[in-house]
Amino acid sequence: MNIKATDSELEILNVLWKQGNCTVREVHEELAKNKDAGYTTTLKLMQIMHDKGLVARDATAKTHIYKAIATQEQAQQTALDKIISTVFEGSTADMVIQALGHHRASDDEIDAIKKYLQQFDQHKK
Amino acid sequence: MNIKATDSELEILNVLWKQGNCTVREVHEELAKNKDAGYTTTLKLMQIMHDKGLVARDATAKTHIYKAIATQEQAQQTALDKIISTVFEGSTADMVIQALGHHRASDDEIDAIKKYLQQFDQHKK
DNA sequence: TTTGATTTACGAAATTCATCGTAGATATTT
DNA sequence: AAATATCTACGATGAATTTCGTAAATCAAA
Repeated sequence: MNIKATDSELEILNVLWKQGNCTVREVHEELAKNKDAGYTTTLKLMQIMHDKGLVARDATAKTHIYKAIATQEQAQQTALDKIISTVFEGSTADMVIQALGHHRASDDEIDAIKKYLQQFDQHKK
Repeated sequence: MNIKATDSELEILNVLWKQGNCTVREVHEELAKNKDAGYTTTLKLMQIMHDKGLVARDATAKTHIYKAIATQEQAQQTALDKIISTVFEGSTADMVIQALGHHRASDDEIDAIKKYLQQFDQHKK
């Protein structure tokens, strides 16, 4: 039950994660803010996503209501798994260090990460 | 001068990064360990990569010698940029925490990351 | 030098993805 | 009820990707 969404499908999933249940039109309006595509394009993509099992829909009413099946966290995990294995030779640590080195995180973010790392200390012997 | 390699192209780049200069046959032999594809498939991919500017080649001899143009680090950066913006809403910190939470890093790796983070302290005021 | 092996170049087929037009069904408005 | 708007379904197209077969060139071996 893996998540293999294309880039366009991910854009749609992002809307669904943020807004919860949505009609095609709602998703389309949201996408239209940053993108220029026809309504039927969005519709078709969402129908394909339904076929693939990426979204669920309530089709009782004329206007169908869609929602994402996978959580954003699951998709994040899938994306991380992929790049760690394809460009980081399987090393999470390399990836993290590379990320912190080039995407300058704010002090607050760095503190958050440090705090997060401290929790591992307690499991050390 | 961005790196937009497909998954298959990335497999080839990985061989070139690891082994340096390579003939098509060398790359193909390496790929054949984990994959099952014809020699001409690898050749065609590498020719396309040359057209795209992903690899350089020395064609003076009959057997051409290929090398990656972008470094592995650049490709890592590109991959990170992409998933941070598409599935992590632009937050590097979220990505790092997600990665550390699910891909259990070893104690050594965690220490390496902590040490890496300490360097930021010195720039704090 | 003839044969056989290796390599490149080229083209074609199969697949996936993104895009959109049109038709038909359903709802809304006048 | 008739006209208008909205929505789904479906098919078609073009681009990109992956795959491989075949032909031609080059090299090595007999």
